[in-house]
Amino acid sequence: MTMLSSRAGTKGVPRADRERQVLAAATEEFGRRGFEATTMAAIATRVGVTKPLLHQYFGSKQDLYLACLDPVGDRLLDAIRNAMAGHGTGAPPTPLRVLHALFDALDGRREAWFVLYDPSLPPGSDAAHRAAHYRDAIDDLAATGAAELLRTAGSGDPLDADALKYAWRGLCTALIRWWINHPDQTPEAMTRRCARLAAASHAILAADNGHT
Amino acid sequence: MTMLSSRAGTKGVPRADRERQVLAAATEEFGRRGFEATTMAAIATRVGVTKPLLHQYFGSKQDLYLACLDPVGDRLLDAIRNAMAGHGTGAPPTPLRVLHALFDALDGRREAWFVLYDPSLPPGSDAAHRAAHYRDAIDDLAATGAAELLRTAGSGDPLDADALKYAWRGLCTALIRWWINHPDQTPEAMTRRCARLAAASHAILAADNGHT
DNA sequence: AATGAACTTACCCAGCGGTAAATTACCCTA
DNA sequence: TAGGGTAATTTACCGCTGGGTAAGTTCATT
Repeated sequence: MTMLSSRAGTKGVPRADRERQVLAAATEEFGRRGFEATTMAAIATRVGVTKPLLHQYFGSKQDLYLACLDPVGDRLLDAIRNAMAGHGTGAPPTPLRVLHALFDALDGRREAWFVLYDPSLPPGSDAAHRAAHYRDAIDDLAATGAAELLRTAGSGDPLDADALKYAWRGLCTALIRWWINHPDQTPEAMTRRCARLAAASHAILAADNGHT
Repeated sequence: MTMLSSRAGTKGVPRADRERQVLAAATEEFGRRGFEATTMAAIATRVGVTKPLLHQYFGSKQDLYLACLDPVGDRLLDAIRNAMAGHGTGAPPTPLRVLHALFDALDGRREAWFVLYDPSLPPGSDAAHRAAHYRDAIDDLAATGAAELLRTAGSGDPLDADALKYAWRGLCTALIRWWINHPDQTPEAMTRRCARLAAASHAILAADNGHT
């Protein structure tokens, strides 16, 4: 007598495909709303599937997050490393090259940036540690850039370098957030825009301040 | 038989005092962890009190958030307005004056900035609208600054101005976050540091990029 | 003693992470 | 061509946490 409308059973989608769908949806959701605010059911709904399937395929919510984190972290790290390595004469300055690399790496998955920089990860968790690991690796690259920049400017204060690192990261984050709100912009258009903004800022910063 | 250890009853703290304590604790907690991750019980515990008291004094969680938001928003808005108004010759450039004003306004309540810029507010809620209202007011000020800056640089693209607004906000946020991690730094020290960083960045940005 | 202000205990309810068990579809073999 | 195994998926549930409330308990004042 249990013949009625049980929509259970396979839908013919092989596991590998489903996993790709889930990973894409989860990455976007985690990036948009953050780990804590993201619910398993929401991800499942996006894919047209129910909660238990996610758990069966990926384990816990944290496991799913980690599965999203690794590709994103590796991709970004690679992009930045390459951008900082290739500095030929006549090429744009390093910060702009890094921005271009970021926009390229994030094209089609712009929210992925915020998977890495998610403040809502449970403190002390595996997820938080792994995310911090990736962030630290990126920060190390930024730190060499910052130190180099400050050395040429004659400031030896290590705190200055640290603050500059933070500021740079904040800049990138803000630009990416703006990009998410303007979906039609290509990575190249973004890079050119950043170059214009840098040039414009250059003008105002030329005015010196009057106190030590 | 209900004689045992009932720690209920007044502790002699008048309502106005308690409300101030709660507001201070809530502002810090909301700023640190964000609206969603903050729990009523946590705030109550910080004050040495229990959950129902907060509800009795402030109503819902959102109401308490709003009670925190208003003073913070007003204070910041005032600070920025004043900083942008007073530009005498020989004074530091506007961005630096704004930063100094922010550091001053946030001294002793540095996390308050993140009460305004909390991404975890329930979308569509009163709280989200009011916070957006304050952010928009601040953004309007930033927009005039950005437009002025870009006009002198010869770029008429309105999207550039919008992006610059975002970038500036991101910079401020990043610097404040760094400041929170370095509690010993005074507002003046922060301002000087920002001036140094600006000067250093100025150096690298002087290098022009090779493509249109 | 009585009134009211300050405060707590004990509870309800919804939402979410997670699991067990059942259900359906597909494919391979005899 | 029936039937059995297995992969894909659901329904129904548990337990905890967190917002919110009702009702009671203590203290101070008049």
